[in-house]
Amino acid sequence: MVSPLLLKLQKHDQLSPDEQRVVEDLRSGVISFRPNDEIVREGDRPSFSSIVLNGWAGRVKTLPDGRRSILALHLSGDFVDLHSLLLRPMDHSVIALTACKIAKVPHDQLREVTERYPHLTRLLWLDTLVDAAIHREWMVGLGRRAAAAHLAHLLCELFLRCQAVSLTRGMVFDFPLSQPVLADVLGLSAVHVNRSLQELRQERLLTLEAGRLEILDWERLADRAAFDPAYLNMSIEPR
Amino acid sequence: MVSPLLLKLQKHDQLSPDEQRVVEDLRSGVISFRPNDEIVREGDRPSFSSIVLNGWAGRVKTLPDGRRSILALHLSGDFVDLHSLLLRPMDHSVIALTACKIAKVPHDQLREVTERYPHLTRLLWLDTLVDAAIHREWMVGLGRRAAAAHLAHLLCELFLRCQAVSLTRGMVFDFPLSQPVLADVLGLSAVHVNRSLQELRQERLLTLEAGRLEILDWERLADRAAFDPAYLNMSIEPR
DNA sequence: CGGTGGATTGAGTGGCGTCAACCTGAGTGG
DNA sequence: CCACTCAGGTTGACGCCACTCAATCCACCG
Repeated sequence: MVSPLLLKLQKHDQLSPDEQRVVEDLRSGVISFRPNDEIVREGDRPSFSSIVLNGWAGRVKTLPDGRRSILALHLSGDFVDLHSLLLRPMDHSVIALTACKIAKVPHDQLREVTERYPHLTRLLWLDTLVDAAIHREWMVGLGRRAAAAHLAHLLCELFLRCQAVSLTRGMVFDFPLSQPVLADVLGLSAVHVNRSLQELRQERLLTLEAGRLEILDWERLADRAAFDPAYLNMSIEPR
Repeated sequence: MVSPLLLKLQKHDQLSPDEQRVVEDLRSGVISFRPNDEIVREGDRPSFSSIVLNGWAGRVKTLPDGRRSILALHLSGDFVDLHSLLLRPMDHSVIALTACKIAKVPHDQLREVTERYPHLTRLLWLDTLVDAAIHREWMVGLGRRAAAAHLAHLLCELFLRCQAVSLTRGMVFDFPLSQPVLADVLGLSAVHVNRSLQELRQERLLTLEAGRLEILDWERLADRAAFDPAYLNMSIEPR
């Protein structure tokens, strides 16, 4: 089995055989989590970073009154907290949104990479930069998009990200997020997520049932969302 | 004169004399911009990154219908587009919000740093990670905070960031952002920004007139915003 | 078989948007 | 020195998008 991290890094630039070996050797302990388990706690100073092997994880901040925001969604091959290598303490928690397997990479090893492999270091850096680019797109959604357009945009993004790691079959993919979870991603109430979903269904843009999402008309869905995939940086070029 | 970038990096970790020299040598061309000038355009692939020497700059995304979001605010010592070193093309524009001076650092030089100075590289990486942490806090504001609390939170953050670069006098600092600009930061209408400001004034938390902001009661303002400065990572420790 | 979480729907409410008017100060040209 | 313009700040009236509170239904599970 090939390391999911290796696959991920190779989506942005070519790696030398030497670099590939280094990345392969990074793998260490694997841990399983059940839905809603906490993977990393806000305020912690972890000594390793976590990569999702399968399932979905999310980064979460909770306000004193209990309301919460989900700040990022992560699936196969995603580092959920690579930033904890340099940014301390954790400014948010990470939770399992479905059952998921996580690989832990010790910070010692990552630090060693930054000391000896500049190109790999840049690719790891890039991974956190793509996270930030996604954050920015989400901010636009939260601040300036109407509910249904915001939802449509999120679904476009998640489709492409799933496709990049072969989690789609045609225009269909497994979509395990409940409406309350989507609400915390979109900054909406669960009720309004439901109504926005209905809107997209009635416009015959997609179907969603039993955790299975099918996009019926990619063109019109992307148009509805004013979706431009450039921010995902899905191209291979020298970095 | 000391490089603003050097001052900035030294806020997170100590630099060796050798590293300090390298950072000092990074300085290159300085350019002046007037308010609303475009510093970097979305879609560009700049060959240098820009540091604010004085004034305020903002990162901006505009939707097809003309509505816009301001995704980040930057002042003295901030890199506005360090990510463009690895992330291409630019996923947003950068504009001058006030008159400002910008120093341009060629990507060639930055890349050279990543090849030869691992510790400096980590500090540059950290700079982009703090940006991302601020993005996350803003997402919480956009998604889950009421307008006045969101505004209060932003003002708390900007006060601390100004304080860190000696732009405050006691609890007072120059605040050049117009209400329409604040609206695009907060995801509100300009009218509602006005009303939220009045609210904070009436609660005797602050005064704002003639571009001069005074915080009257830091405790209560921070409480109103549920503000916790941890996300700004303002501590010196090994990175 | 009761309990629990999620999806759905309706009714009523409210925070925030839109539109519009008016005022002020700064800049500009005559 | 003054008319004019323009951007920003402020206020009021009104409307709507999204929230809250509920109730119902369903699938799943101990």
